[in-house]
Amino acid sequence: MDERERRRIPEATVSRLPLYYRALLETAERKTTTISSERLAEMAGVNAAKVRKDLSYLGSYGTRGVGYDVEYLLAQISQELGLTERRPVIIAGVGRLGQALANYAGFTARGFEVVALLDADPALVGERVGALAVESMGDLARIVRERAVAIAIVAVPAEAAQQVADDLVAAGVTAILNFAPKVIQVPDHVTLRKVDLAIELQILSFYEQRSGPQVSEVAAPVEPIARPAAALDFGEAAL
Amino acid sequence: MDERERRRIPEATVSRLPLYYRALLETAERKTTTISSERLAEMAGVNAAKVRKDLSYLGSYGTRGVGYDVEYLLAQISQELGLTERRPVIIAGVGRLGQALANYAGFTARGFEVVALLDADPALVGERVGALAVESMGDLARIVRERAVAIAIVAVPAEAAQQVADDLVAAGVTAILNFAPKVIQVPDHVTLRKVDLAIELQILSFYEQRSGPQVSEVAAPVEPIARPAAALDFGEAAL
DNA sequence: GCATGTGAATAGATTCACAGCG
DNA sequence: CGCTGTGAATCTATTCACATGC
Repeated sequence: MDERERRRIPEATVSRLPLYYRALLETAERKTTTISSERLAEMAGVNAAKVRKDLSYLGSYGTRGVGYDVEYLLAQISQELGLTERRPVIIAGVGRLGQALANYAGFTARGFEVVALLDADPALVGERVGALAVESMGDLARIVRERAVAIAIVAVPAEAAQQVADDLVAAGVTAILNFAPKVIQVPDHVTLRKVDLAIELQILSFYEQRSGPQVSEVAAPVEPIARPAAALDFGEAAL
Repeated sequence: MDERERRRIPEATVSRLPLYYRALLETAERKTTTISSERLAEMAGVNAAKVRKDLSYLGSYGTRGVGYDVEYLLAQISQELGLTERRPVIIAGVGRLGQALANYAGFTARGFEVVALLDADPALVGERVGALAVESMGDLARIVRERAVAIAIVAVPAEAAQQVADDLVAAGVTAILNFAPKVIQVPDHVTLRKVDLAIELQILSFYEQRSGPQVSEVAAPVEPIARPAAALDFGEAAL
């Protein structure tokens, strides 16, 4: 395979690379030098064919009859994920979620470094959260520039999310991870991903309900009940 | 379409229903009674054809030339998602993330109610977090039974995740949302979803890196650098 | 012999484009 | 006439199954 023409990794594969990465880190810790697609699949919670296909997109660095070299594969994947050096990240919004994220050990362990916490609330500015002091949103542009930040986490209330995203983009951020329960728009050159905690629960709820209450009180065949008082409330308040 | 044979909603559709739900709640608040697929698509951040196809799986309750009745659609979707009544949820692991989740207003606003916080650490048991006191893991089975819990959130460290999941399943939980950065195994009758915060950042990092550093210091064509000291560390510690 | 790598087959999701109906 | 509903076309992802090469 041509060294320069192994680009264009399918989205589904990209979203699994971090899983392999994590599994490989674990494996490396145990001083195991080689791993089969089967074992890797088991650790990552997928199937072996998928692992092989996925890894083949990176350029196929396995050895037939043997498996993959753990260290080498780790290096390849870090390379792809842009984790060969520590990446500075800022967090906008220092509510409860923002604080939890600020202290989340997993980011650091995976090569990300939270280099600033920002909040619009003047009362919060100056407060310490972990090792960092909260800074003002007004200093955003300077901070992004000086600390070479490309990635930002948005953990502000839904109402503020779009404005904050606009500000981040204007400041030069090119990737946003949005935790606010709100769809936000960004220009094409900016990468956006979202995590909505309530949505995850709702999806779970769907499948849970399907599998039928285990205790089986299978009430009357679920009719489209006469419009349950639908809206619960919308104020999103505390992130 | 047959009232009984409109089952089997595609996974991709299920994962978008909560998006529509949110958009519809917003719309309902504005006292708007009707909405087009186009408008709904815009609010949910998808395209109109997708909205129509998705909604058609629920049984097609729109009116041609007009659009969808907001209240009615809301009722249909809550129905599907099992949100017609408040669903009790427990959180296992009261570290920083657990606490943030415990206080997350979005859950309540979407029909979930956190009815217990559990931790294995005796020092934490009895501590108040928001409106709840932390309870002991030892009381898990009783709590699940008495409070009719089907859904649990796992926010414990990676090392403890599998054990906690096993305990939850044994206690009768049938749906788990896992925040621990670890693949966990559950029996078939249990629904599992995962949210891995570091993984989301890694995926973002991949695409960010792709789009090329905006400031373009396009260094030497990225060679598979001589194996960067791959493993950073694995201890996952503080969730 | 054994586990990778990959074409070919299948399944699933998205998009198109227009018929159908209020 | 406008907007839904949906087959058909397309694109993407997964899985199969086996030739390939260490």
